Amino acid sequence: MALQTERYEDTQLYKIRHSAAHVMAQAVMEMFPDGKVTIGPPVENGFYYDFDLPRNLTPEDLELLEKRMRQIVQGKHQFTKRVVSAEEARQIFADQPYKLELIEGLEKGGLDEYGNPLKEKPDISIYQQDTFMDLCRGPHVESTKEIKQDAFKLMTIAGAYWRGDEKNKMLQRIYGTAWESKDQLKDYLHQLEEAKKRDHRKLGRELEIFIFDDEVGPGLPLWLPNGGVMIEELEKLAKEMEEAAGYSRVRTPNITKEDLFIRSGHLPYYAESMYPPMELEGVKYYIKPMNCPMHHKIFGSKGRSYRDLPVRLAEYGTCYRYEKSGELFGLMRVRSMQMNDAHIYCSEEQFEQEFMGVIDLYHKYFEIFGIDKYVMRFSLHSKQGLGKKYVDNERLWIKTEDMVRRAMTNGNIPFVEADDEAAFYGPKIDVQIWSAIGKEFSLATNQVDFAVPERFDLKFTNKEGHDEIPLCIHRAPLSTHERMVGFLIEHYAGNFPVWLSPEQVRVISITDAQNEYAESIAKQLRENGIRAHADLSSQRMNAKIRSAQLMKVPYMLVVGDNEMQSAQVSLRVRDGSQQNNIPLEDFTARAKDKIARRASEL
RNA sequence: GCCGACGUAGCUCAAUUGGCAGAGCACCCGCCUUGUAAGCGGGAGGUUACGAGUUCAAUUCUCGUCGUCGGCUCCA
Repeated sequence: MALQTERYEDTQLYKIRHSAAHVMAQAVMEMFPDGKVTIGPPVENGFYYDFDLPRNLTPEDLELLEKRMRQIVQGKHQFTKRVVSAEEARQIFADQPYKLELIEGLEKGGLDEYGNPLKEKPDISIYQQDTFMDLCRGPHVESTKEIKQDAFKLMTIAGAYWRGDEKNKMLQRIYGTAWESKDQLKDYLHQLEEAKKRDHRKLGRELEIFIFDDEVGPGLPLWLPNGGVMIEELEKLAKEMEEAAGYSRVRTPNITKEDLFIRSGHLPYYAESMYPPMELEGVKYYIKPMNCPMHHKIFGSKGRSYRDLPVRLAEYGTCYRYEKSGELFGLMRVRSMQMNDAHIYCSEEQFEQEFMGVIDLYHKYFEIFGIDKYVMRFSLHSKQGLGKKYVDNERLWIKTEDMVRRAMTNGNIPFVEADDEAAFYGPKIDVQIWSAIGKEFSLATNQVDFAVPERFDLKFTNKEGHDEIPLCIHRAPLSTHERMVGFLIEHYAGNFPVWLSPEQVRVISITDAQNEYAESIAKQLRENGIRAHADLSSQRMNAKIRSAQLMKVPYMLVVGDNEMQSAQVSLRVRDGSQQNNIPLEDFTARAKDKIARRASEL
């Protein structure tokens, strides 16, 4: 059965949200007759509208605006469309400078309301409901009555730059959400509440995985023992997989002389994101924001033959990037990070196989973690960025982009193309994921570098005995520890599979009389490589179970007189299921099996 | 970095118009010895983020700094 999925732009919901934005603009303009309107499109889950207003909006304003919007929609006003000439549009919006700018863009036939180029010159249309008229291409609902007065809500006030450019004036943006019915709105608000519960910043503290400390500094996480365990497990996994895939492990220092980043070409592109240099005896040293240049040095440290290729150098490298303060976000965007980094040096003929080998590695990891909600984004250069954001060699850009596109197509891997998102040295495939609260991040990355090897004078001797410059693939399938753990906390909502759980077993004695027995069980488990400890506190058993449940420990072993007499244990699994009076060896075998297989089931 | 909101005990939150800072959980000490998500009692814990200012008096009002959150911009 082939269900045709309707484009969002064609749905009733889209029209409702777009129309709700206009109704909101009407309410805002009634409150601020001198205010300036800009644009107000539907977005995922709702809509926004940007205004330039004489004063800042307050939460109280939002309430008033929402109330007024309910009155307006109940007025059952028709939305009427009219196509006008540019001249007429200019007269209508004579006191609306942002609209005049938009009209000019439309008239010149270049730009849509977001400043993006349009293929053909559009009609200039205006929509009106009640007293409010807006420059708009639509579409809208027929009447405001289609916007149910109990199915929308104004959510938040935010700042946003005019046309998304930080050099422009900052406007005030109001976000709202709108649905077809009250129940849909209720469901959505409920979903938001649920999402907050799995926010890694909240769970990270509750499960004692990481903290931030004001005196240490923003974006510099301190990993608590539980986080330390998770990191160790991830590194173990990476090392196993990379060893099997033919990688060699290297280690490189955290600081280097400025010269290295001048040679790599990073400084002109990257200086703003780097911690400032330290200068000693007239030499500048930088903390490394990436490992690549050092791996290049290792590749270049001896003569290489085509027989040695591909050379795959891996390192969980610690890097520091000075992200701007407003960009920090829990573990997902930090200033210190440990990257699942590796660089693959290969010939052009080997490229496709190596590139797809990395994609294959992604898939293996995703299977282990059960990750299925992601998009592979193929990031391309842009012509206008050549020589600025991107290495100025259009021929090689197009060539390597074709190589990647061909590899992905041959491998049957679905992807979306994104212009103007590449690294400065080449195109890349990023794996895009979403945090619990809906922010988008690149988790893993797989990048082609056709530029930097040459700058480092990297070469190998080919079959004909001539020097050839290798291609370099930069890849980080497990992202950074920071982003990966942040993601996994949300992905599992803290309910980690056994192998990844900081504490795998908690042994719970029912009374003090079993404390010694409980401790001996925990010890035996630890001797079997299972992370276990006994809760010998004076709490009641129920309370001990509760605290183990709250810490999301996968296995609880309850031991009372019964179990002690028969030398057995009673198992309570995190999901609430129980198996009473089983031999310890049976449980140990089960746990060891799940851990060894990195099983997702408990 | 920009716009806005916020910052009270380890955590989650209180504190009427400026008038001696409070609770639950966690922690410590007792008692209880218990069968699958919180037993009872007691104790300790705060220069109200930091620094100035206004005031007889500031958690409360003003300014600055730092940090967090929601966005924008930017990104692994």
